[in-house]
Amino acid sequence: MAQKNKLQFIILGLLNQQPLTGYDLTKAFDTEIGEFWQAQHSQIYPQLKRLEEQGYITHEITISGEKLEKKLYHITAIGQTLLGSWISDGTPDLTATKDEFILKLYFIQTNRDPRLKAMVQEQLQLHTDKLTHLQQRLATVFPTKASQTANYGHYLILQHALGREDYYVNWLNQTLAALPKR
Amino acid sequence: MAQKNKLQFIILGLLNQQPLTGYDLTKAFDTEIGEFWQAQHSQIYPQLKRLEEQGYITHEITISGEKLEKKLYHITAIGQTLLGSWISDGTPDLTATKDEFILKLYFIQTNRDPRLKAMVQEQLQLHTDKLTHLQQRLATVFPTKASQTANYGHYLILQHALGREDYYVNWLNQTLAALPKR
DNA sequence: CGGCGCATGTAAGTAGTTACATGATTTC
DNA sequence: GAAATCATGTAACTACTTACATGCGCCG
Repeated sequence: MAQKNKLQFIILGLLNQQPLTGYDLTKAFDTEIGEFWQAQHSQIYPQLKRLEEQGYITHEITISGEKLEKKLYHITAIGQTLLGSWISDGTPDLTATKDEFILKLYFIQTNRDPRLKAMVQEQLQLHTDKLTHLQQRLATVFPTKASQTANYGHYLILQHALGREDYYVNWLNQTLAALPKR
Repeated sequence: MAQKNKLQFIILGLLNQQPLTGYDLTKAFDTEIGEFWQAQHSQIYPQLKRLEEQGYITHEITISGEKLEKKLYHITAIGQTLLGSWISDGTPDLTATKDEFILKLYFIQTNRDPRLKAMVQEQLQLHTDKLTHLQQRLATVFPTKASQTANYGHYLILQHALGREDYYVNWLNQTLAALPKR
């Protein structure tokens, strides 16, 4: 068995909230879910086909305008069962963070390496931008206490991502400050 | 062009420190570098072949015992150039963290979901264990101030991983504490 | 001399990215 | 009527995982 196919569960999870087209799902990966998972439409459409063959989803065709056909996918009862068991099953495998910057750092031998400062500064800029972006998203998507409990999981992970980014920025600042002056 | 092949740079980086066999490299992914990158020998051997064809590394054959041949790989001058330019080049793409637990959380609707508590507790256990492991590794590999500056990049990333794990554990504890009592 | 670790490879399959391809609808 | 966006698919390729396959060396 190769790596567990997580994309199928994401699709089931999204369809469990409301029926969507392949295009809608693709967009979801650009916005909402894009913070922590990516997929292109070329991966989504074949996956939808497979899920339907296996009976986890069905589709109905709706017509937009004159003749543009849209496939609106729905989750089935056994699809909901599969989704439920994935969520309930343990998650014993911790993710390896494949961070290219961290990888490069590993090969830096001394704190006098002339490349270090610029490298850290670049990452500081990038992660500060991301932090700002996440702060704005949290404020936009969950403006009130009530909205937080309404979609609790989504709130949790956004807030988690924000905290993680905050740590990263702080660490970069500390690392930069600790570099030798000349 | 598909995703940038980072494995080749890791191999070059390791060979830049000392000549190694494919087997040695494989082991490095189980220990040292395994905190933040994984690769199996089935991926490493073909990559070594390609790097040699392209002239970035060479190998010499050494005999162990009676007739067991070992290929000891060395980095070449152009291999060092390639490694250097990879490190110097910008790293503008932030890694998406594909964390399966976080993914599952996204689909939890309310903070009264009966599965939440057990899910968070399982992760708390796993991440606490990893934190402990990282603390031990940092203490083992870098026991003195002097040892930290000797292999600065390695020290930085271990210390970064430790801080990240520490944040994760704290966040899980807070999340657990914030769950409704009944 | 048996078992574990050293040592190197290939094969088959899944996951994921980039590119190719087509056409309809809406908006300006 | 042009451009952006909606909408769906396939093809080709790279990355990565799991399994298959083989043989030597060392230690007890």
